[in-house]
Parts: sequence; structure tokens; C-alpha cells
Amino acid sequence: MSIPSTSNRSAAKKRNPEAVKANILRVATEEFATSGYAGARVNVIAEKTDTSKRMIYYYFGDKKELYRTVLEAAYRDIRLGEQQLHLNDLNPEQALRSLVAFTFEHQRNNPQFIRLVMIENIHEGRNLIAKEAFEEVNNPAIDRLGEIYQRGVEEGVFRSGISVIELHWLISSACFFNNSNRSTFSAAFGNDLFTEEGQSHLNQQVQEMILRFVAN
Amino acid sequence: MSIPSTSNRSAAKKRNPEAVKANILRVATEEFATSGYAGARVNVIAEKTDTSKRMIYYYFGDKKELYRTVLEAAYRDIRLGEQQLHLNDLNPEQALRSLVAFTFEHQRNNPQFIRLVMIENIHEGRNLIAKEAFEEVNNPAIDRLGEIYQRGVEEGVFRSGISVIELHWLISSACFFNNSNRSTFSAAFGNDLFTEEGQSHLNQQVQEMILRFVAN
DNA sequence: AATTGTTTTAACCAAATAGTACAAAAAGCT
DNA sequence: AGCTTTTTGTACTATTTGGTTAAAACAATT
Repeated sequence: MSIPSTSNRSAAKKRNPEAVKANILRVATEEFATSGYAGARVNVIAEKTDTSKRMIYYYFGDKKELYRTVLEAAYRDIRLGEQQLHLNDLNPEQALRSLVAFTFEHQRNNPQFIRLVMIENIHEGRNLIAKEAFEEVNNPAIDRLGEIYQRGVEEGVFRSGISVIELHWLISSACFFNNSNRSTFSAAFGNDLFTEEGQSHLNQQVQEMILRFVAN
Repeated sequence: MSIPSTSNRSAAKKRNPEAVKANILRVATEEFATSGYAGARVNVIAEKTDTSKRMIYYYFGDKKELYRTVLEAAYRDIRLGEQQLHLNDLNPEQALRSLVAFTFEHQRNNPQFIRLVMIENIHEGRNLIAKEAFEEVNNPAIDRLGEIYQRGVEEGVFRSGISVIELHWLISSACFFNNSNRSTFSAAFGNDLFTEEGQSHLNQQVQEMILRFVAN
């Protein structure tokens, strides 16, 4: 689509708007996730790109618009990642366990996304939030969880009367916290929980906790 | 100690260094919690105090030092608040339930503290963390939880083999997330979980989840 | 060849920002 | 009274910041 027809020649400077935008976006995502909106510096972003500050303003207008674009792109990536999970052919317990395990790993592997959400929460909606993006990310997750839970209740392995949103909230809290508070938690209690083994064990504990919570 | 001897006279301008410092600190805490370290403005803090920017520098030197002092004071306050809970005369299940309920409420009622911790996590230790302060806040919490758990295991009502730090982590994650992610969560799913009734119900669900997790 | 959109370069600007200098008054202590 | 500490006021500065301007070169499409 946007691939230039004469792209496989020598390493001369070819023009490629999409690649330039993507490059800016990648660098900006990292900077915003690392330093927050106010803490991030347009000049620093510019230096780390393969292009110039001028191009940032050429394509994104201003800092806020760049930030909004970063957010939307991050949400889209996360949403695409979550769609890779299929668990229709598992029994409810196995399905729920897989969902928790996947969520835990997925959030663990996307620290930048977590950080952007943290930053949004600190801003508390003042001027910056993209509300639709949140709904788009979260609603499919809720739907999938609801199906599993419903099946479990019908088959008599889960107790009834649990709110799916609350259940989602409980799963999210553990998976999110694992990433968001890693720094302060390990400052207080050491790094044991954040080694490969520690994380694997913690993941299992969260699964166990959720399954015990819904068990009949 | 620092109370002036002629303090109960008319409302003339008396000098009171401690009160001035406390006033600055209160305003600064709010500003840092609201806007983050980079987002907070010394000029804004100065305007909101009963004194001047000059006095901020007179007492705190610079912005970073002011921030550090804010952090330390916030941790101290939280620690003092947590010591108000006594549950030696309860059985292990009731004690654990009370501990969870209290933690949930305590974190819910201290949004500024939560926000400062979030900000610390975004900074990830670069230049700003007060590590000792974290340990001081968290270690007593761990000790108390450890006692309850131990009693529960000895009395046969809790299963053995659970790591106290992991248990603390599980409780913390729910209570912290409840406050830290309120903004994005309610943007995605509405405000139902954050009304008085919603919070009360959620608190009970977290208690239930933890108790089922440790149950034999 | 003309046109249009993309990219580079580098200087520039106005506003905001953290932090100071200087001076002087007021309050408390001995 | 004399001395120290606290407080106020104001103007100032050096730097950083987001953002702009102008011009020209380059690539691709027609």
C-alpha cells in the first residue's frame, strides 16, 4: 500500500512518510511513558528520532496532539494483542485460568501501555483523556469474561451472583499492580517477586485466587 | 515545644515558622499529587500558600528538596494512620477480614498518598525515591499480616505454604488499584463501582476473595 | 516539465520556569 | 538595646520550553 515501488535499492535516503511518522510515534511513546506528559520534552523526542523537530510539528501539529496519537496507537496495539486469545474449547475453569494467565503476562509485557494508563489516571481526565479508546479496549475483555463465567455457572462449577465487572476489576487490579507498582514494591521488599520464577509463581497465585473466588 | 508563649491573643500576624512550613507542605503535597513532579509549578504552590515563593526557598532550598519533604511527610502520615488498627483479640479470620477492610478504606481515604506513590513509580527511582520511607511504611504492615496468618495456620483455619509477602501483595493490589485506576476504570465502565454502595460492596468482595484464598 | 507533497537545516521567538539578589521590616530572645 | 531569626516584597536573571519561520532541496506523480 504505502511501500515504495523502488524500495530495494541501495541505502540512499528514500522518502517514506509512514515510516517517519511511525518512527516519531515510537520515540514519543517511549518518552511519554518514561517521563509523563509534562516531563517529556519535545526537543528530546526530536533528538531521538531519525528526523527533526520540524517534522514532528509537520505531522502532529503540537505536543498535545502527538500525545493523543501516542495514546490511541498504544490502545490499538493492546487491543490487537488481546484478540490473540481463543478459549472457546476449554472448560470454564481452564478458560478462566487461561484468561487470567494471559492477562497477567500481557500486562507484564507491555510496561509502556501500563505507564500511559498511569499517567492518564494522574491527569484524571483534565484535558487529555481519550474516553472511547478505553471503552474499546475494555469492553471485549468484559464480554469474553462474561461468557466464561456464564458457562461456569450453567455447568454448576461457578457460584452465581458475582458481578462480571467486579470480577474483571479483581483480575485487572492484580495484573495491573504487578507492573505499575513494581518499582516501589521492590524498593520495599526486594526483587524476589519480579524474577522469572517469582513472576511465574505470582501468576499462578493470582489464578488460584480468582478460581477460588468463583468456585462453588 | 514550638508553641509560642503568647499565642492566644488577637488575630494579629504572629510569627510561627512551623506553621508556615506546614502550610507550604500541605499546599505542595496537593500540587505534586495533582500534577506530578514535573507538572507542579513552584509559582502556583507559592500563590496557594499563605506566604510567598521566597519562603519556600528559604525553608526548603529547591523544588526537589520540597518534593522529598512532601514524600516523607506523606509516608509518615500513612504510617501513623495504619497504627490505629488493633486486632489481637479477634480470631484469625475476623482479623484478616478487618485488616483487608481497613486497608481498603485507608487507601481509599488517602488519594494524595496513592498519587504520590504512582508518581514515584513513573519516575522509577530516577533521582527521587526515598527508599527507607517505603520500608518503614510497609514492614509493619507485613509483620501484622504475618502474625495473623501464622495464627490461622496454627489453628488450622488457614492452609499453610502461602508467602506472606505474596499475600500482602494481593491485598495491596486490590486496594491500591481501587484508587489509582479509578479514573480510567470509570471512564470505561461507568461510576457504579465508585459510589458509596459500590465501594462498600467491592470492599466485601475483596475480603471474600482473600479469605477464600487462604481458606483450608 | 510542472506540480505537489515530503524532508532537511538552522536560526529564531515569546512565554514560562526555577531560582536569586537585595533590602528592609517585624518578632522574639538575651 | 542589641542580636538573631523569621517574614515580606519586588524585581531580576539565566535557562528551558513549546512552538515558528523561511527557504531550499528532494522525490514522486501527472
